[in-house]
Amino acid sequence: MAGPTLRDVAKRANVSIRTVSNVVNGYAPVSDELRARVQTVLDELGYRPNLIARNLKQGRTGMIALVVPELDVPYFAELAREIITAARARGYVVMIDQTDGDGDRERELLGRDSRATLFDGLLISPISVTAEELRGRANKVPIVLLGEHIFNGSLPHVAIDNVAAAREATTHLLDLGRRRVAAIGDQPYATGETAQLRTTGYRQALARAGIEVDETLIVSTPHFHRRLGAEAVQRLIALPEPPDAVFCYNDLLALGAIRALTRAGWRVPDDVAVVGIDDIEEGQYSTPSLTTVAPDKGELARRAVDALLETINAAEPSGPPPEIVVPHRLIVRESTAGGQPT
Amino acid sequence: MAGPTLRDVAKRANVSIRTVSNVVNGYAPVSDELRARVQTVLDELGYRPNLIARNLKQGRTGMIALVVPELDVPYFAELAREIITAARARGYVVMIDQTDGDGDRERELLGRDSRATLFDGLLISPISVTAEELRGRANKVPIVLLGEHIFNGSLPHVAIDNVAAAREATTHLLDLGRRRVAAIGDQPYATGETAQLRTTGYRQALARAGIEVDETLIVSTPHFHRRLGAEAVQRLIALPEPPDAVFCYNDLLALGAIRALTRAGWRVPDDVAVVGIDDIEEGQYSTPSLTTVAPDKGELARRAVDALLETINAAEPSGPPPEIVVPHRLIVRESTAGGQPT
DNA sequence: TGAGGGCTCTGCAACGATGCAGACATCATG
DNA sequence: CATGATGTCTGCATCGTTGCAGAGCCCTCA
Repeated sequence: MAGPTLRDVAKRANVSIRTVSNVVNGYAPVSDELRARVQTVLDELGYRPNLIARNLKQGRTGMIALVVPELDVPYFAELAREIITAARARGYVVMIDQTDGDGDRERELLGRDSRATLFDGLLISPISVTAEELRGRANKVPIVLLGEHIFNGSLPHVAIDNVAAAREATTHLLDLGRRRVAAIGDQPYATGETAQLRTTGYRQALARAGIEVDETLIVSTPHFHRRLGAEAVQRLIALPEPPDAVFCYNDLLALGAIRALTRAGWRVPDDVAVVGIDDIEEGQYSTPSLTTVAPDKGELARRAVDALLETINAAEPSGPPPEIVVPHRLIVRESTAGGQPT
Repeated sequence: MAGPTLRDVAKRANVSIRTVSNVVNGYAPVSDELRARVQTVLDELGYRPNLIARNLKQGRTGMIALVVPELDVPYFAELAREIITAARARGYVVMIDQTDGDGDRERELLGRDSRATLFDGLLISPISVTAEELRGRANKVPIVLLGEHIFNGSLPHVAIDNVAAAREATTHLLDLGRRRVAAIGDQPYATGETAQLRTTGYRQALARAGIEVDETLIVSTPHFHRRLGAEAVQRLIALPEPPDAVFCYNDLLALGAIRALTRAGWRVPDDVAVVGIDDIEEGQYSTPSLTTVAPDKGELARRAVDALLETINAAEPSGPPPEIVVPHRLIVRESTAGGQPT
């Protein structure tokens, strides 16, 4: 079962364990002759270092954990991909867990019996746990928050400028001449901070255009899945004065909205223009393809991993935790332009 | 930085390290009084067991690795989700890595310097590494193969019956009265075994219907992404006798195909019916929604994890490695039925 | 009374690796 | 030739935990 250890190799090569270790790691000087002899035995036995033992001795594991609500949500899948890539480039591997948006699950991950001690740090995209809980529970494990919640600055945080992103998306719709722009995805309660920021951006855009907000056009959704986008649109088009454009707080809502509009016989973008946020790949291939605000996911991942590794390597916390803002840009596709394929 | 250890707690509570350990684990009998006293100190210091040390002592980590080509491919994201869930139910956490279909990357994961020793086992969905390589390299790490490649039985393997799945999908198209059924996704080379099985099923269906195979209707693609599905369709509809149905070897190809058909002004399913394999969520919301063959992903994940844990826990290999076949079923949606939304 | 048996609790060794200090041999230098 | 500097190699202690064997102690029962 278990592979050969340094001791096995040392015995067979008639050298000390320490010398074998030196050969394996290339640390201390070893004569070429001896090195060759030890290497031969290493190969013969097929030695592989036991990383658990190494980790115990060195106090770090080279593993970080990524905690997302649902891995099969395209945005998180794409983000996870980038994070794994960024982590690997820095010599780390990534353990992934899902919370299903369950606050208890999130807390459990930080609790006494969790495996948090297996990881050098934690990247978490929290849904319902609050910053205070995070800080209180896990003051030992380095944490970086991902793309959700703007907290009170108690923990490092990486995200796009949600207010600006929402404002730009809404402004784009207004620039098309649309005047009844709906918003789908508000979450007017404690843990819906990202959604609220997007609502703020939406209101800003309307205000700048001198348009009064029609509160009936703002639809709340408890989460951001396709079905809720479809349901929200069905309600909106049943209004006496239906919208001529819809700003959805993420691409899944938008794709659900497009689906419902199409089925109801409304043309997108002719009758209703639709824009989302996230730039998931699916939106490039939907019919019509989806205009969206694209966060720079690669940059987001790199900045997040870098921030986490800094926290890990910093002996003492220095200064306030960074609030990192990642660039985004509007990508116009058929759902608002009716133009060329992309 | 580092949290308190058993030793710290023991010193403070004036008991032996072993007793603290017993309290933490509830192993040996400890008097209620002493237990309470130790527990108090545990809470005071906020003790958390160092899982690395525990793992070293116990020789297992409670972690398994999942290796997929691309995590942002919806099928793999959905599968990963199920695997994480299944693993958690059994007390395991999951590290995920991506190979980007790069055989060298796959081999690297199994090579000397990999972190394979950190994991109790490996679930791998191989693209270009062969079974022989897997077996030779990693005879120490328990491995279960996922959903790709039917090897010569050298390693445990979990997948659907690809021949049957393809046959049923094709037969469904024939039952609609279609006679020129194209196939997109063949991979007539060494590592395209899954694709070849699907081609076999396609041919079987045509043969049973007494239809001769038109080889120009079988389009090969090096991988299974949307873009290639779109490109393949563009070639097919340019044929003198274009197809009236397309069987795509996965849903992404199918969605790309639908997109290209729609843009070219062809109606789906009226002009061309389309069917895929995988049942990714996106296919439920596409326009039109996608008929597909759905593998039971939950079952696939559970069987895979169970098989892996069995391999891990079995002292000696017993009998030939299992070939586990997971059920699948055809789900008819608009892309072949033109019927009700789903 | 004293042997035997439970119940608690403890100390030692070990998992497999690395950090550190030093042993030993060799070599250059004055 | 003595000295110190270098270059190789080794042994011990240690990371934090658990397995194992056994030490006390109290109680029971002949």
